[in-house]
Amino acid sequence: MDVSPGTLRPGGRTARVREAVLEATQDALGEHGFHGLNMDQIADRAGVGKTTVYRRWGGPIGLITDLMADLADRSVAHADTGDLEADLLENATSVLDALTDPRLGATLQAMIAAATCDDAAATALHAFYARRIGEWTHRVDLAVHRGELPAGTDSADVIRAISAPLYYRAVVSREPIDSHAAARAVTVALTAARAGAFVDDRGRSVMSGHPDVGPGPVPAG
Amino acid sequence: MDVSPGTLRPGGRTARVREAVLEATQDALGEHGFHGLNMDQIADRAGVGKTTVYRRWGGPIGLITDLMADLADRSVAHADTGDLEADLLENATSVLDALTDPRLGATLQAMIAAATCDDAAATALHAFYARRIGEWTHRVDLAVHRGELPAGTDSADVIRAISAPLYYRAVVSREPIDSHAAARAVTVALTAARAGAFVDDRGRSVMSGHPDVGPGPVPAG
DNA sequence: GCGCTAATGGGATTCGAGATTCGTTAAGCT
DNA sequence: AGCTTAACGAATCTCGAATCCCATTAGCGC
Repeated sequence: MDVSPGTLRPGGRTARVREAVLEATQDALGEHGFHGLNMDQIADRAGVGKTTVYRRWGGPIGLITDLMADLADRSVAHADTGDLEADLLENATSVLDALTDPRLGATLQAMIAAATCDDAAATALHAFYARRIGEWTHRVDLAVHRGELPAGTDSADVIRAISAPLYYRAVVSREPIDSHAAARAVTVALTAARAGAFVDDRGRSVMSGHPDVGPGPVPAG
Repeated sequence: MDVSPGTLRPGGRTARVREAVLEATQDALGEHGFHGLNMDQIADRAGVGKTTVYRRWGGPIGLITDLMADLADRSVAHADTGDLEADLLENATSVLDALTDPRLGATLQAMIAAATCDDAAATALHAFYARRIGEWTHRVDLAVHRGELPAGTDSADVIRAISAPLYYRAVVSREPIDSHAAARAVTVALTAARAGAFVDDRGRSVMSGHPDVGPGPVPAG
């Protein structure tokens, strides 16, 4: 998976080859899924020698890992609208769109599957989502500054709370996801955030119905 | 994956072989992960002929699929304590324990990975989690009847909301999970549930700050 | 434009997962 | 206990993915 081969000649052809191969990989993932990935076929589709694909990426997992890095680099920062609910809904919708898009959805699923098999892939996946989450926390932080959410709100966890139920349905429980599920995720996260459930006042439970809850963390683990 | 081969002679040896192979599969998953699954090695470890494993399960995915069915069958119903918060915390802790256990965690990861490659595995995974979710909804329903949660609360979605952030961190964003993450999940879900965020009063948004939100579902999709 | 060499490309080769064959064992039934 | 045959197991075969070899192409510095 030596993506910048000798660190000496990464321009021109090398870059074109990488682009063509990663493009072909996404196409193949959309059509046959992770398990159906065929290196030979990807090489053909990309108009590239099979040897080159094996040499540079080593195998399907290397391809997906590099694809993750590529997608992470393509990240774009969104301008905030000043309306937290609209921002979160936009986030939920973008996650929903990504997961339901045949090509991108299959790519995300493959990335997740690859991460369960390979440490480098897991690291790349972590970096990918760290970046994605980071793109949205700013809007939540602004809402905190505007006073819409309690001070100390863990903005990254609010964003995770939007994605989590959608990913849970898409990759874990394998239930259908739609705009209703996305709206529910926003409602839950926003309601909890307003109530201070994402504030990390360590030692004091936020659970309103049980103010006497002890200072210790959760039992067991 | 013909688990009950001829439906004629599933007793004695056949059952022992299945048990030994599934046991060996879980061991192998804990040690080498999904990608490192080696049918030959599993057969050796189970003290069974390689041919038998191929004939009955067809391949790694078939093994994992059968393993899911087996684990689903081993499900146990928990008695409710009458304390919703304690129930949810118990749920979160059991999920946390499962995901952090080397052997069981690897098995769950493998199940998720297999589902991204194969339709039968995806169906089995869906059935597995449908059952797991169903084991816990009863406690939430009781809380609704006790009046602790609003009538109409979607109990299955409350349970999903507990698991989702933990699975999200474990398999998607690849962030560490601990008892604090579990406690946070419970707090968020419980807070949102009490505020009625899991009530499906279609056409009226629950979002407290925006009572004028229109009746339509979420835009786009 | 020219030379150097990183990088690619086609094809032969290796290697192992998965399928096949056929003899052996033991479950189920009387 | 004895019979029938479902199910298992050892050895073997096959085919395609992964690797290797060497010729060819084209970045990059001058």
